[in-house]
Amino acid sequence: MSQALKIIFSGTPDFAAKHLAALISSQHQIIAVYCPPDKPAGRGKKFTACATKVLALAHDIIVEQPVNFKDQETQQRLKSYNADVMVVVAYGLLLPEVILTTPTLGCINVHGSILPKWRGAAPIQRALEAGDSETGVTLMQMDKGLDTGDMILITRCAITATDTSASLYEKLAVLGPNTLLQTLNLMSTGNYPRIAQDKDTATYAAKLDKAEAEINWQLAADVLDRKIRAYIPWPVAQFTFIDDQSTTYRIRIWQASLITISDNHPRVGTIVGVDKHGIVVSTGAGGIRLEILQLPGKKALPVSDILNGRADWFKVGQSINGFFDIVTKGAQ
RNA sequence: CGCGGGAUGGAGCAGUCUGGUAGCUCGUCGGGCUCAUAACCCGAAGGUCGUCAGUUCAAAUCUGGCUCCCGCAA
Repeated sequence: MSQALKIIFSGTPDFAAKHLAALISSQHQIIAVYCPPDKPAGRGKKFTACATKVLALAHDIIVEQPVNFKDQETQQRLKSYNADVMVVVAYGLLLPEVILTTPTLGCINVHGSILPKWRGAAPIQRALEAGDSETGVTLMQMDKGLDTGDMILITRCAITATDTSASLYEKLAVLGPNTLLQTLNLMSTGNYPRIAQDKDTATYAAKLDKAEAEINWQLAADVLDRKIRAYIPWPVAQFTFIDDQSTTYRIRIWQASLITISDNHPRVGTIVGVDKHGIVVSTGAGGIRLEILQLPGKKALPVSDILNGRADWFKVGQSINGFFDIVTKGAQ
């Protein structure tokens, strides 16, 4: 059996908390948890503790919430814990080089991709959006670059045709902690692999932007399908609909699927089929069936429910963008 | 007190501005048509209009408080 390590854990959201939970129930010792300062969050702007902090407090673990690691006092305090290793999972704060070398074994990071592919902020989403057949978690020794450190362990995970970023997060939230524990066990023996990343094959996963969520029906259906799945649970693919009163609605797409349609539709973004299963829209190549949609102020609903109240909005031959588009068409 | 949207029979909506006890689509139940049907036709049940209080002869509708939900922002 491997030795118990003294660990400092740092992370923020639920994904990080899953890893912390795994460490807590392991033989290792968590001596402190670092997470960002509480911020006003949610409706009403109440100060809210992050998932990691909540879990740490529930287990009577010391919580540190420095604004950053720039001042010496913070650095000194971290050093005073005399940790063997610092585990970083979705922390959200940059660590100065001096911190990276403070623990005896340095800092290790759990990253949601098979490095060196998809370094950066949104690896899971970008892999899905790009049509990768697999994703995974890479455990790496952190260095001063962005996700450029030497790799210790990689666990792979297939991406299915129905995966969303949310479902992949769930899968990786299981693989990640397992791989983390394996890595720590290896590290505790003092002998563990450190594989340099191949710089030439590295790609970057840019942070998701809200503007990306707007659907462009000119794109091919399979591309749209991947975007839709990649943008769940955020920012969620959406399109603008204008009703007969010229009121505009942002409609979000929570579920869609590819569907074969005949090729003679002159205009992309035209509704070519409507039934209880969904609304079929023509795209730049192929058709896509919208199955679960969300109107502003409402919950996400199956199309069958939406049609009960808005059947006139979605009829075969109309534009998915609403009546405004029909008017334009007629004027041309 | 961060900003905005919402709450109406089991589901999704209309009605609220211009107060006068509620309508549509779907579902459910019964009947009919059909070789048959998730299709069609006929009929029925089902709502103290989120909650509390106020204004009024009269409140789903106007006023104020509260609860919960959705989005923005973080």
